[in-house]
Amino acid sequence: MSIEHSILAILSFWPSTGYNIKAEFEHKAAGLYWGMSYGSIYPKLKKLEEEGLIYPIEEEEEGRKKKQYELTPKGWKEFEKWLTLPPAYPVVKDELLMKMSTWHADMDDEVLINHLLKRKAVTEDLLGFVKNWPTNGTSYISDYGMLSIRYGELRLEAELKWIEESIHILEEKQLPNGQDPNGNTDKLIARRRAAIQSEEES
Amino acid sequence: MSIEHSILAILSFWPSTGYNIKAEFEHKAAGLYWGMSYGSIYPKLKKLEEEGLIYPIEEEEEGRKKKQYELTPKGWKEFEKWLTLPPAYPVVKDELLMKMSTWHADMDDEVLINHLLKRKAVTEDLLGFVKNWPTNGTSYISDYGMLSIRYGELRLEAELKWIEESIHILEEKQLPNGQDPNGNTDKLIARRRAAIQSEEES
DNA sequence: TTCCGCATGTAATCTGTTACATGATTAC
DNA sequence: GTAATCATGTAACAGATTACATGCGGAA
Repeated sequence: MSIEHSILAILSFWPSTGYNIKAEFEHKAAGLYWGMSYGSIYPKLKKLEEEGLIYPIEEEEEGRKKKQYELTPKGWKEFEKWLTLPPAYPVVKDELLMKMSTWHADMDDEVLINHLLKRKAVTEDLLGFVKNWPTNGTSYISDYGMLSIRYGELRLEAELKWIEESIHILEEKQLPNGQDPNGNTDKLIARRRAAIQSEEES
Repeated sequence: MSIEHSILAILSFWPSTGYNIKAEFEHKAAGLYWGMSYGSIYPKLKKLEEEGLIYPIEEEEEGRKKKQYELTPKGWKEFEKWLTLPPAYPVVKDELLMKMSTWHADMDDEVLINHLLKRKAVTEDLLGFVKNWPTNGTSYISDYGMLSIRYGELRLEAELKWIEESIHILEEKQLPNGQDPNGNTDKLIARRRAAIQSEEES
């Protein structure tokens, strides 16, 4: 339901083509908290036009054929209605955290450290982008957009801090003590070893 | 591809039923960075059994019929292979950030503040959970799991800080200045008003 | 006796991506 | 001249959710 509205939101900035909308999520600030592919965009543009929320602006052929879309009055209304609707709490799907939570003593910590280093590289890139973007002199950020950018900054800094902290802990082999009233960690290792052994015997 | 592996990961802790796996994501720490529904879980359990990665433990009928699954040697291997594979950088879809970025001067700031207050309430709940969980005396967290929990703590604290900062800025009407070399903010408001007016005239 | 939590499962549906097809224009 | 970027679009598929159907056991 929200892809449509995100498209309307992008079009509220300025009339855009499908290609352009994709670029907005690929190379620009919007990509920090949303994304979509061509396979979604073009069919949705068609649908939004059919519903009378957007209309194509016929270009006076500057060479390339392209179809820019603009919001209709109905489109503006729908966009703003969406803005006032309470947003859903973001759904997180974080494979690294999932893996880390189920890591165990028979695994090699070096591998986990490597996962963290990869994550660190991307996070640093994004943080650089977020810090540079608002003052690069060319891109558009509204006053409200600055608050979103600030969110990215705080979140990425927190993440970076955690990554560095975690790598240090793993390297020094000074993991904090968990909570294990039923001795599950030991049971896990025992179950695993029993399984591996039963296989080797067969 | 990852739902299967998340199920294997949960089963690595201890043998579980489908209902149990769901509960793990619903009421426990794993829910902070992953989630899934029954409609995914049961068919996947069937599939994993067919592939020989898990097997059912027949319960000595303690009244209720239930089917607990345990990892096979092959299942342990697959799980650990997955652990060593570099995790994808998490995809973020944050409706609040999307809305905030495209908020504009003709909207009511109070509505945006309300969105932030709702977000704050949930974030505070989660933070309370994250802080309480590792010392509640009953739940299981491995030493590695503590690192994940720490991530949640840092991330949620950063988010809370940002929410409070943003509410304050909006209440005092002291938004920072964005970057707008082409006067897009004015153009946006003009396009919008023209659209609304053209409709009223018709 | 009624409701809630435990427990399993499927069918219909939705939502979105990947991969492909096609072609023009621009920069090197 | 050739690689990259601009540009539109579709078909097949993947992935997951919602809603439903079913039923037991324990608590109030």
